Amino acid sequence: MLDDRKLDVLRAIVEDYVATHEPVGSKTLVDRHNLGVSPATVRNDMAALEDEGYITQPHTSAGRIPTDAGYRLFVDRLSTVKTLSAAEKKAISSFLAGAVDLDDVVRRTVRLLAQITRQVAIVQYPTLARSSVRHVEVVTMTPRRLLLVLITSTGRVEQRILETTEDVAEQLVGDLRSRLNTTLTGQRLADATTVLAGVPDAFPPADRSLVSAMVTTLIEAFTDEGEQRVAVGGAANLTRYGDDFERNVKPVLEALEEQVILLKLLGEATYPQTLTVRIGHENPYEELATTSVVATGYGSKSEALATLGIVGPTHMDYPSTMGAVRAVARYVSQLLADS
Amino acid sequence: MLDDRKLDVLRAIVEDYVATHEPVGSKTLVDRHNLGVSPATVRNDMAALEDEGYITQPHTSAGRIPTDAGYRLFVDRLSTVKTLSAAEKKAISSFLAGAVDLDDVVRRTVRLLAQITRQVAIVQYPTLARSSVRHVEVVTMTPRRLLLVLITSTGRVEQRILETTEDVAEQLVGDLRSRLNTTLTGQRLADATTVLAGVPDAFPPADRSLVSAMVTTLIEAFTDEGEQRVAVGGAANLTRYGDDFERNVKPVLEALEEQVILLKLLGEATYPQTLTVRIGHENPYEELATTSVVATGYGSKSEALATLGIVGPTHMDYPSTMGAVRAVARYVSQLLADS
DNA sequence: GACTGGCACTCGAAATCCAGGAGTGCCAAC
DNA sequence: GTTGGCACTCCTGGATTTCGAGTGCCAGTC
Repeated sequence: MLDDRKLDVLRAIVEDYVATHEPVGSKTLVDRHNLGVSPATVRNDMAALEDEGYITQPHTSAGRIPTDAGYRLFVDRLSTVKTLSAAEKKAISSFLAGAVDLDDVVRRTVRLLAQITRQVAIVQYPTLARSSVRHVEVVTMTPRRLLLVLITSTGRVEQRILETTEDVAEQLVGDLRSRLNTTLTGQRLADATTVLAGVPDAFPPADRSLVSAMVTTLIEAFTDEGEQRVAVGGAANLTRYGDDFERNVKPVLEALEEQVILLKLLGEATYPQTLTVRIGHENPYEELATTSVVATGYGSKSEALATLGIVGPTHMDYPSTMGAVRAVARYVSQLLADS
Repeated sequence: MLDDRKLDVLRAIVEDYVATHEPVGSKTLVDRHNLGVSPATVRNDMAALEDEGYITQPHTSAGRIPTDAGYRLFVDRLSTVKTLSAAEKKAISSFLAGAVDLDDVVRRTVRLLAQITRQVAIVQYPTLARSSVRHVEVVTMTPRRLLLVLITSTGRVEQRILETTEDVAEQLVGDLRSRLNTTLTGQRLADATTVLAGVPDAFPPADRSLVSAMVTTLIEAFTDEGEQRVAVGGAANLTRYGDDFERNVKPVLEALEEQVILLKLLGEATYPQTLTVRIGHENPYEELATTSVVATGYGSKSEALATLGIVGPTHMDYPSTMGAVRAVARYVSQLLADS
């Protein structure tokens, strides 16, 4: 049904439309790409492509634009992910290398991603579940207020405030600190919950209610899904979306405000090196039917810690964007693996 | 030069223009506000106001719109800050009360502010300089990599990674931890720098290079101006700016990407309860000449910890916005004072 | 059978034109 | 000082027209 030339035509249409953002007609197509055939032939092919649902016309007697299905075919079969130039790679790694802590890594990554893709970038903070406990700290703020600080192997720091009904002796705080550290350090967060359960029993009955309150708070911190956070950047790139402000820009801006939606957009963390591309209506969030998401997991070699990606108009430059996302994910993973 | 009625006219013009976003003419003005005079009289007054530079016409034979000077006069002399309803106050305090830690307070505040003002909200994280040290923690991540964690009285947690050229003995880490805590705990961060200077001398010469590296890192963390961070929210409210996308929305989005610019916009932390209003060209950032900033400090009674505020179009509802900003600042201050 | 040139047709975008009307400034009268 | 009246300005919105890129189809060619 679709011979090679028709696919060539589709590829040309996508590339042209991405470059110009204007419906592309048969004549301009043969002018710009050397397809070796006449406009009339291209028109026949276009009619076929339209029948198959890969392209469409905004109105009769206008050029064609790719449909979501067209882009899908393009990324699946008609394009290869572009690799970055050596200079760009250099720039990425040196920019990331300057980070002082995990938060800074995330901030820099989101900025970098926004800059090189010229799209809106989203980076999820590494999840707690897959990392392990490096250290637990208990600090007395006031006699009735304790601060729990949890430091994970990925360098992430979680804090929780615990209010008590009675004054807490400094002695007990010290005991707790050492007990928690000996039982927790090195444990994966996923396992920590079960390990913690037994801790209160090791303390005298008088202290148990406090200890179990603390254990509860810690478990909360370990398992808190709501605490899955993301950073966004490059919102200014929305300006380049085109003119249909209300339809293209507003929904994206609104989505960016909602962590939950962003997490859903990024999707499950895929194994590193596997790119997820969701085009237009393929998105789980229907208001963003005119935008695409390119995402991938990052983290250690074997399993993903979290996800990062970009959102942009469906008519984006997929090969370059995918290359950039993949490259950034790679460098961040490497950086985190070294830590 | 400007009698009471002329000021009434100016007030009416501002209020009308803010409500409708359309140039307001003499006839509609007397229709909507009962000024007790005829359109012709109003026209004379308008001519005078225009001579004085408080209003202007977009083109001949159109209504008038306020100039920046007009808004300035309005906020200074013609309006009173609106207080919130009891229900709104209730909502604010209960929403803020749910915060689990300092970061969460800031996130909730920015969200709240954006929601009730329906503008873009900016909240600066409490500065380190005016708080004191609660605790310092040193954690070994790998033999050659230490993690320094600094916990301040405001609940803020700063982390720094320190790379060393040689392996560090666990013994030394313990010594350092206790030494740092005894010397630093309770110190104001502003003073901490001087106190720290003497620490290396207390250690044997062999360890001194490491200790001073650590001290340097800590001092950096204490004084790091670059680390002054801000949170933004409500970017989706930019949609309501009107249609001149390129001129109104783009520069704001770009400014939001730059922490430095945002900090400059918020300005010096004013004493709490004092509102700063910068209208149009009064802004330090010339690209935002069509937007206004309403900001105020928050923190303890006597001195401001940091600044929060909103940016919006010059034609905003100043009395309500100012009231909302002031109220939110008040509640956050209260919350932080309790901690 | 596939490709091509030719041609009539379609239809949106941009330019042009044309009221309609809101608003103004000015003046004479109260 | 205020007001009604009036001529004038000029933007806004709708209707009309033109222009041209693009299409589909058909007959002819290789």
